[in-house]
Parts: sequence; structure tokens; C-alpha cells
Amino acid sequence: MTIGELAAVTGVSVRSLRYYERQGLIMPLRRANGYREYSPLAVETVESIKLYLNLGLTTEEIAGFLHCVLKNKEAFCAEVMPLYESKLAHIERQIQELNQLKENLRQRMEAIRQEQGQVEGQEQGMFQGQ
Amino acid sequence: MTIGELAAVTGVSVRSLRYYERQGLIMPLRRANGYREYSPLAVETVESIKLYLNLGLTTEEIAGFLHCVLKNKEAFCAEVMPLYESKLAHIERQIQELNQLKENLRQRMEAIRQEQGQVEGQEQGMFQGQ
DNA sequence: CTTGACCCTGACACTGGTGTCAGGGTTTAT
DNA sequence: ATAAACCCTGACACCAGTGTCAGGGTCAAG
Repeated sequence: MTIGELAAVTGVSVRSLRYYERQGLIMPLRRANGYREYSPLAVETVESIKLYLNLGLTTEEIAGFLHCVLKNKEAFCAEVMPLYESKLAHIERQIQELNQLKENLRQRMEAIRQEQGQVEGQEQGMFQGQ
Repeated sequence: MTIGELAAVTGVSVRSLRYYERQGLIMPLRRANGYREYSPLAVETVESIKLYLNLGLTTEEIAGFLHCVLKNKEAFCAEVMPLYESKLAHIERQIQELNQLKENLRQRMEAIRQEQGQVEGQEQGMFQGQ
């Protein structure tokens, strides 16, 4: 199948398919005219790539084990578990940071609301004096 | 004070101070030789910029209200509250997405552990409370 | 007067996946 | 034969802030 067909089937843009190739994730054959020729198995490969990208892995990370997981079950690919672990740790760090940010924001918003409440009634035109 | 001195005092790199200037956040005077001349108040300005950057605002967003908050209390600056609100909503969305990612990852890790347990026969639940 | 520390501007790199355009070849149907 | 729809490569843009280098000016102390 051509790149356009694969794109249509998988919902991944032609642009992205070429990018995946450059990242070593998928290596189609070439026709005599230079067109990429994808095997039907490429559909499964692209679906896997989508899945791992959605898990927050980068194409570079995926390249490290995609070859293996396409042939075996994930559990047989030793590269996967440590990657998942570090990714999970990273995500948990991000969540923690975001929660802190959220708390900061909320406190500041609360403070503003308090101050606005204090001047309510005497100062109506507070949106004019800037 | 010179840009190097301001950098030393605030802990912000010279490079970043020039960037803030280009973004319209701080406008030092110039000496006859072209050197930037910062007023002592610039220290406070830079500290405010740091604070808002840490809240997850962009320099462009900060530029929209910094002028006001340096002169008044935050509550007096109408631009701040909607910005905080949308930023908070954005953060909450991010947290939700990360939590979903985390759950996916955990499930996949659990599945791998199960399969590995089947093969190795002995593996006990060594990770309590996860 | 020279050296070293400091300042100036402009520009490229990086992150990571995707959009998009330019400029050109191929195929298919009319 | 021509147009439409595809394909090819290469390159710039985006986000946002920072590092870093090049190439050059300024200043103060020895």
C-alpha cells in the first residue's frame, strides 16, 4: 500500500508517517519510482506506535523496543519495563508540580477575592482606573 | 546597576534579563556607552517576573499586567483574575490527562508483571501498597 | 598599554511532533 | 494530452525560555 493509503487507514498523517520512518520506527520498501510500499503489517506497526506515543513515550524511546514488541508480547521485551517505570516516575513528578502550581494559583485567587470583597460597595468603578 | 549586577542579585541570567526586555517586561535606561542601567526597583520587577513565571504564566501574558501589579495590588488589576482562571483550568486539564496516562501505564505494568509471574512461577508480590 | 572582566547585538541550538509550502516527478482518467 | 490526485525531498515554523558562540566595544587595574 502507498503512504496515502496507510495514512487513511490509520488516521496518521502522511507527514507523521515519514517522520516515523526517519526516526527508524518503520521502514517501508520502495517501488521502482521511489514511492514507499508498505506491507499490510505496517498498519499494526503504526497502531502500536500510536499507542506508545499516547503513553507519553517519544519516538526515540519507542524505537528502542518496537522491533521486539511487534514479534513478542511486551513482557518479553526487557527494555519496556524500566522505560515504563521511569516514565511513571516522571509523570508523578509532573502531577506533583502541577498540583503545587494549582495550589499557589488558588491561594492567590482567593487573596484577590478577599481584597475585592473589602472594597466592594465604596469602589464601584474599579475597572477604570488602570 | 548593570545587567551583570542585576543578574547576580536576582539569580536570573544575563541572557534571560535581555530576553525579558525584548518581551517588554523591563525597560532599563542606557548609559552613554550603550550599557543598560537598571534602577534599584528593577530587582523587585525581576522578582515579580520570576514569581509569575513560576505560576506558569508566559512572558507575553505577564507583559499584559506587570505594569499594573508593580504599581497596585494584584486585586486592582482586572487582567489578572481571568488569566489565573484560565491557567487554573488548563492545569486541571493537564493533571487529569496525566492521571489517565498514569493509570494506563500502571495497568500495562501490572499486566507485564502478571505474565512474568506466570513464567517464573515464584515471583511474590514484592511491591506492597502500589 | 595591555590584560581581563564586563558589556553590546545577532544568531543558531534545543525539545518533539506536526503543519505547510516549494519545487518537482508519476500515475490515472478523461 | 492535459488535469487531478498522488508521490518525492527539503526546509521553515511553532512553543518558550535559555545556553552559547561569534565578533566587537568599554572600562579599570596593573
